[in-house]
Amino acid sequence: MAAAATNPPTSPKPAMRDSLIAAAFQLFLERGYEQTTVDDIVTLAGVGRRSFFRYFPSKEDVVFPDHDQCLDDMTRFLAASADSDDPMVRVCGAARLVMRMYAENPTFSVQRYRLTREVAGLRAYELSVVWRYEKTLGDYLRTRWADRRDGTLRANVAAAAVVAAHNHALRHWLRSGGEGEPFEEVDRALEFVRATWSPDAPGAAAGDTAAEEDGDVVVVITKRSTPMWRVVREVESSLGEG
Amino acid sequence: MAAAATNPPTSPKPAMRDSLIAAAFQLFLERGYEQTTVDDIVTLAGVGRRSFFRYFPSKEDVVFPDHDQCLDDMTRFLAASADSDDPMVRVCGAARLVMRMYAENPTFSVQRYRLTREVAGLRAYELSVVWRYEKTLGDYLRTRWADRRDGTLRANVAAAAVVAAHNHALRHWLRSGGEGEPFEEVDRALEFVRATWSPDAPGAAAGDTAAEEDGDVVVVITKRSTPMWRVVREVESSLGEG
DNA sequence: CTTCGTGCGGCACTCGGTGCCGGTTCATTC
DNA sequence: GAATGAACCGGCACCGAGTGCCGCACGAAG
Repeated sequence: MAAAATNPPTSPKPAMRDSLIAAAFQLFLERGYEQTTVDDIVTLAGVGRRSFFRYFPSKEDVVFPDHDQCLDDMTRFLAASADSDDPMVRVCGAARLVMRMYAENPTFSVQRYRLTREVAGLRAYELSVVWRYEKTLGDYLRTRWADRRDGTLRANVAAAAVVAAHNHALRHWLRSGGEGEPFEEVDRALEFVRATWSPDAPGAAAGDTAAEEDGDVVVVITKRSTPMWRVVREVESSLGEG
Repeated sequence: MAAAATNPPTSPKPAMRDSLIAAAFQLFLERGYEQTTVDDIVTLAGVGRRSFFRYFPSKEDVVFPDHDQCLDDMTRFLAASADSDDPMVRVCGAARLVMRMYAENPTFSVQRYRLTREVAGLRAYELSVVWRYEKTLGDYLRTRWADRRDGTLRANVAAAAVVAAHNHALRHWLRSGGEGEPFEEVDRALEFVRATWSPDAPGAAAGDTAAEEDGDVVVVITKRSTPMWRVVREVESSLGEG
């Protein structure tokens, strides 16, 4: 019910890991996080206590099982960046990866959201998770703006702004119970910060976007007012990139 | 050596609390944070183990003894805001309170900075501290921009930007070992984000600022290019506002 | 002198987390 | 087919953070 998004090549046998996650969330939703001990989880999962800490370095980690993978995806996505594209557009696309991960399992994401809202310890742990994303985005912007005046300051502030905008939209979607279009709000929010931090202001087009491949040429048909970076992403995905 | 800034009215007898902080930092600097147990601290301080947790809810809290007070100061500072002043200017002034707290004890701040850089657990705890500041700033901006389009989004993003800019300058100062003028960098960074987020762009004056009181009239003499909010702060302090 | 509130110390206990060891399984190798 | 070795797993024993509870000492008020 609450399995993480793990692809076969990375982990061939995550059976025990998944069963631990399932058992943990079942108990967390029943009695609450703090009222559930690790012994309760391993007993329900039918495994040894020692095995829990083999798969999760701490009790909090079982609540955020998919963020490590997502952070890797983001790192690779940024590493695959070209010098030609707008750094802010790239960073917004990276933030979109996180939203996509949440949107893949709406019920799981909403359950976790309600847990983290109630338990202070989980909220604190979530901050460290978010911080890793922000650091990754900031490192990327820092290298891209290395020659720029106040490059590191701009990078840190812009990364924080992107993360804040993403989380704003994410929480909006989570509060709605995972109904509604996940990317609608996050696109608006990301475009908002992109427009204020991107040096050039492209008056782009959009709304719904459609792309047709033809060799190396990509034809994009879209409505005016679509976020520019969303158009860029459409072109990139059409060219077969991540 | 490492006492927190506690004023007499709030805590008349923080003798044991201060001795615990001193003992803790002495041991932290000698053997490191994780190599020091709470028993070691209370033994050195000559008090009972139970008393430690009376003054500090967790072992991490002894590293950040002054942030509770600073958060209160910030909350009051924002609550004393008038509808007439620019919200972003006010928020930058609030962030400056944090920098001021760090600058009051440079050696202590630098020691703590080196500790938090090495110990992952302290870094995670620091995030929750920073998050409280960001939430406080965000709440203030949210109410000030309640009628504005995308007010909450703007508030969240702007608060994150202010915090990021402040932390950027703060770390810069801490890395320098607490030498140099503390407010020089933070003023530049805060003015940077204020200029991008404040609706109106005041071409203010400054550099060094001097104010003379004369009844209710405040005469400010300053150089061009001084951050506007710094001028505002000067006027406020001249009018006798915390 | 008594009494009551407060602050402190000293248990005893729970629970998260780690190191270590022994057993099982499975694939490799002769 | 049997021996070998690497992984994986379970079961301790142990450490340290954090909590609840009780008893004691001290000082102020009656």
